[in-house]
Amino acid sequence: MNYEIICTFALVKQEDCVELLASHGVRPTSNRIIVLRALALSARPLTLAELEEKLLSVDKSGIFRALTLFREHHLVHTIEDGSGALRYELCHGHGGDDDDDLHVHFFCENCHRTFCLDGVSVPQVGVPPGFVATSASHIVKGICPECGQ
Amino acid sequence: MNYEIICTFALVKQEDCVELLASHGVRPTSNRIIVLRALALSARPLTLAELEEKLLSVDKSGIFRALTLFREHHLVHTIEDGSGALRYELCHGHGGDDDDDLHVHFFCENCHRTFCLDGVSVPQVGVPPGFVATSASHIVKGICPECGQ
DNA sequence: GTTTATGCAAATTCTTTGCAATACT
DNA sequence: AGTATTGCAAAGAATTTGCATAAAC
Repeated sequence: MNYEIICTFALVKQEDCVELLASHGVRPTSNRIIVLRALALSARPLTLAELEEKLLSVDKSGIFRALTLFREHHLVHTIEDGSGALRYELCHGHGGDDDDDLHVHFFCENCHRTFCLDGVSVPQVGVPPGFVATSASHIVKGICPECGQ
Repeated sequence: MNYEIICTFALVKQEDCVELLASHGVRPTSNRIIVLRALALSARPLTLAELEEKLLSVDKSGIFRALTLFREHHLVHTIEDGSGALRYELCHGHGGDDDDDLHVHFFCENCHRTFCLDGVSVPQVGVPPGFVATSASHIVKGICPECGQ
């Protein structure tokens, strides 16, 4: 089994970001490229506040509007890990335009960081008749390797 | 498979609530009994705001403090369904004092209600070496039977 | 020149706390 | 009396919006 932990994206180059934005129907403005790159370069999903701290040149509202737009265009999805703030993460886009990514997240109850476990895929569960499932999220909580020594 | 949808608790009677509180080391005050009963009588997990609306006689802060206490004593757990507000639900207490309940929640993207799917249990997923999992939550999103017609 | 995007400030929403008053033992 | 609980008011934290300016097409 592939136990890769870090979500790495090869979107270091600006032109790749531009392309990704355009291909999702988002006009690639300077702020949007900056926000997208920050997400792409991060190993972990980020909160709005964390992005704000990283991107001093872009206003909070601008970051927020970029993220909202990205979400609408299925470029980014959100995770709620219990920290109180929403976390944003690039969709790994398994081809389709599904809302949520199909991997599991791990929230460390000690250091309060959220990891994405790329190697672990979200198990499918059956829902009762009448319910129609479009996406699912699975969050495991516990202690991360660093905090466990 | 048991496809029961509604989480029903037979805690209609005040004395049962008193007993449950006491057995969890929580002094059964009037407010706490009221809050506990409201949760017990609800088919779905409730937000603080929803409880506030139901329980006009108890102040928001009182409800909040009761819920926090319940949570500390593993009487109640919380769910984040993407609605923006935390939802509180009675632990079904499978004997142990585990933090999270072991069933799946369903969030309807149309009516924004959260159901608990008692019949569906949270699948176990393996985590990479070094991670220690203590609990897990699984939320399915989509359309509920009522909204799907 | 019209539409789109941005920054600033502020409104909203949800959660949490300080403190005085009340109830319990 | 002394501790625990509650209500009221307000502080914090995070998200979201209005509006005037600036940029893009």
